[in-house]
Amino acid sequence: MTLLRRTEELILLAVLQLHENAYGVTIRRHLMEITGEHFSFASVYVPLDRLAERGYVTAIDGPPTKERGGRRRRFYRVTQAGLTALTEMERVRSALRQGVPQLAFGYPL
Amino acid sequence: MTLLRRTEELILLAVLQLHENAYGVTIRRHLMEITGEHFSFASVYVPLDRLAERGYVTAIDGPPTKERGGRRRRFYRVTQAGLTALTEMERVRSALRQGVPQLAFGYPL
DNA sequence: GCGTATTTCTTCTGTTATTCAGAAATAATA
DNA sequence: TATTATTTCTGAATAACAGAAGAAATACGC
Repeated sequence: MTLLRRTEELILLAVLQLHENAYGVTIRRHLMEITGEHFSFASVYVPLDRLAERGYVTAIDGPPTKERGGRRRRFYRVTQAGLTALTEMERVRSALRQGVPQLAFGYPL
Repeated sequence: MTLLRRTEELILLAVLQLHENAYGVTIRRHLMEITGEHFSFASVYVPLDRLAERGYVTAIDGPPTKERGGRRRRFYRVTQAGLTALTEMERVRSALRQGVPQLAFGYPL
């Protein structure tokens, strides 16, 4: 069970936050809005596939949308294993912050 | 100012925590102990160089050690820019955690 | 109603950057 | 000259990047 990479972690968090509305396009847009950085399509879809392969997310193809354009959306949900992986990352960072005054105050939770 | 990658972030945290004793070998060992995963030499030294180039750490070559063997150690310190980069990563993760009940409790700080 | 335009979303192609594994080189003391 | 601690190097695998192309649905003109 290898540590999550940065992109994988951010994608998991985005999927959780987007709740019922987490699919490739919204995940990518959400990450760009929150980070202020550009994400290519591949930088989202490739890690998503990897997360699905590893069982950190499940993917279900939704029905066609009512709106104009509309290829089917593939919706994602974070699994228990995905949550565990997120927690493990926090555990590691938390351990590395112990006893470091520079990170004690004014450091957002 | 691009987001830190996972390894870069962990290295910055390790350098802070190791305080006066942060050089390649100790940083690598510390990361292995805390994460429980293997880190190759290159996986520590290469990102360290990159962090130095970007001004997130400064490097100073120490004096020869008193012990038997001993090539000089190159000691690292985190700069203000490095701290800012760490804070930015926390800001992003914090923003992505807002309103996500799965991450509200039982989630280590 | 049929064909075509339009829209949304995902997949693919090629390139670059990062990480990995560990051997080799370097620089010090014994 | 042997030994030890540290860093550097080499070659390979993995991940990320940029954006064009493709696929799948609805809407529009006639």
